[in-house]
Amino acid sequence: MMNTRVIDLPHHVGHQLTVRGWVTHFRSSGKIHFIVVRDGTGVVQCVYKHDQVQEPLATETAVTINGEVRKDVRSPLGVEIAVRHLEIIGESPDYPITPKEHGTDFLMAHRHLWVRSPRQSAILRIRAAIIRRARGFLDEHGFTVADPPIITPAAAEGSTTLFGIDYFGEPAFLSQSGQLYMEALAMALGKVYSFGPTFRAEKSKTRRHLTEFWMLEPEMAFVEFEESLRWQEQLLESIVSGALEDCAPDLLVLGRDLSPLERVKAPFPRITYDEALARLATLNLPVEWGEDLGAPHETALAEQFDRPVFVTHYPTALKAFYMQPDPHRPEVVLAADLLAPEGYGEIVGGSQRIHDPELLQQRLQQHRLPDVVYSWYLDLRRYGSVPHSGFGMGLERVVAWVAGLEHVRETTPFARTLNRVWP
RNA sequence: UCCUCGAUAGCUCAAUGGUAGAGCACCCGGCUGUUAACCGGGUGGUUGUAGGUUCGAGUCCUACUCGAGGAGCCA
Repeated sequence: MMNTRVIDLPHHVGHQLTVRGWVTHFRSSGKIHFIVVRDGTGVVQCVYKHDQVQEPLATETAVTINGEVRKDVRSPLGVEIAVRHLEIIGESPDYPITPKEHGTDFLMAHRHLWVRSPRQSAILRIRAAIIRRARGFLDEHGFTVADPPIITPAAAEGSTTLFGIDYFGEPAFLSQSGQLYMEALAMALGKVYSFGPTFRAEKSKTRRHLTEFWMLEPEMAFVEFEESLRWQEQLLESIVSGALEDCAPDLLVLGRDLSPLERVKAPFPRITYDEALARLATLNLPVEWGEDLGAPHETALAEQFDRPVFVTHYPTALKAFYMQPDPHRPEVVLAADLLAPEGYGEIVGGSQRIHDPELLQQRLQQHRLPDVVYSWYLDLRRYGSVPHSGFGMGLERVVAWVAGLEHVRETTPFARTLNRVWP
């Protein structure tokens, strides 16, 4: 006898078949019992009459159920199963997560079980769809996936705090960005991207931060700043429309308002840092030229637009050493942050990279970064250097935005935050 | 690192300085169409830790621990 996925049951009305899964609810009114079973694809109610079940089935009991699929207008799925035979595969006494409310700490401590809930499963499917669409878009547009090392000898930008490890007695670090390596790979393969975990040891405690998160980092040879922005907005448009196509039921489970997502079409608006300051001044959030924008500023700016907005041409002094100064205005760089609507903040950061060897060396010195460590990086400018650009997209922030979540910790199966490395 | 808030039953939360309670979970019983099913009964407590004030502290004070939200920094 074949096992059938719950999601496919509506195609099998009138048939006798078997589903395997876990009991999410058990209700009984004496002689008739209702067993709600989840199998990872969907949820179906199974009706069991008379005294075929002697005792209640505990939440999350693993079962095999054989019976007839019947049409029923009372079922959200449209069908239910009239049980002929039920077998308990694994018992589940005292399942800790109840249908009532739980606090964040309790749920995160039981994350290994929490992922079974409909809401968490929906989020993980949306994450999967976003990954699939992002990779699909890049694969179809001539990018080659080429992943940089995770164990690295030094910081990419020298700014953020790294997790140190003992590499056979030598100090090494977990990567906080693969970008410098991606530049090397772009000179080999043209358009490349990496997709993998990234680590930041900063003591950030907000709904937008994880210490371990996944980043998509495309890097493109012969691509200048403007073209890079076009790649970014097309990628995001593709991701969001893909999620709407692939995950409509999951977004419904989450209660996501779809109208802001349906508006995510390229081109995205662009404002310069200077224009951002002018807008912020009218909002009573004044920022001195040369100061960085804080989270409240980003939220206020993003609220003025109905789709993601690029903020470009930041002061050179605020940004990383490798970013290309604007040739017409060297006090600003050809860099952009992409701010998501609805207060989700920066989801992409990118720039054109310096390709001139002298300028790069000079910038390294200004940032007091040792030439020795960056010698291989300088080689990229020594041998056939070309203009090139790239960007990094924070997967969890994009998932949180698309799914409409309060916190990024729900966007990854086992979130690593400042105060949690378990389970 | 800084600011704010919090910690009481397995979970979510109540409790004027005066006998620690409810809902859910769990156990027992009832119910032939339930949908976070419902109805009746029951089990369950070193009130985060250590000190202090008081006749008396879950409640007030001090320190610490842990957690949450935010800032900074970043994706």
